[in-house]
Amino acid sequence: MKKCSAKELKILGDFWTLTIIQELSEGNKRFSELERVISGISPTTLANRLKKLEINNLIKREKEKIDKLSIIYSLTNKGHGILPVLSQIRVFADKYL
Amino acid sequence: MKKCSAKELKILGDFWTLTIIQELSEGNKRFSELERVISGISPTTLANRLKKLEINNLIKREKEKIDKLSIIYSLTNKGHGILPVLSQIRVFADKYL
DNA sequence: ATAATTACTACAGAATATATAGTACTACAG
DNA sequence: CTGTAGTACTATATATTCTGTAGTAATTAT
Repeated sequence: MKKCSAKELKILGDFWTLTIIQELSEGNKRFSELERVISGISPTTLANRLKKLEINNLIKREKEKIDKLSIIYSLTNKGHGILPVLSQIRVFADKYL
Repeated sequence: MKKCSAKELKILGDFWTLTIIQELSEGNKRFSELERVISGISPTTLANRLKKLEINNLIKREKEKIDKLSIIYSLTNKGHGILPVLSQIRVFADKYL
């Protein structure tokens, strides 16, 4: 098997990051929704992770036009590309955990 | 898609862990070999990760009988189960990075 | 006997993560 | 308007984790 580089592995090397991607795969969400749905995450951590995900172009951050306050987060194409990785983790988990 | 639990995601939520598994998938190795082959890892970190991997039953730690000093690390069946996850990361990386 | 190698561990400082509290803004009720 | 509640965060201090460096104890090689 061809090896994954450090840079490649580092994208996934974070628990919250995977959790956020997983949640957004079920539908776009606002900051507060993510806060509610991801139990145990602090606003600081959530904000930091969202920032990194945006920088890496895995998620998109957009203001809703109707409501001046709401900002919705959604997966980019690249972000969707992570989903097969998550389903392989599932396969692993079902078999061994 | 069925979601991965926190416990499941945490197994992979670490860069060095994935790197070690990747190296061991190419053949069993000793501590010093891993140290050489994984550039940038400190002995402290390597020892800690190996310990965690052993506790989680992803790798096996065995004394070689011929040589009283050498200890070889190898993947368990469960450890091999991670490899499809790594190849999905590769697929992602090839496409988007 | 001496040097090198093995598999680590101890310790301290650096980097990172997190909780708590708070800010600035909007929305809506009375 | 005035007050209460909700939004999307940020500031700060602390807690936790990571990492580098040095060193140990036990082989093995010369």
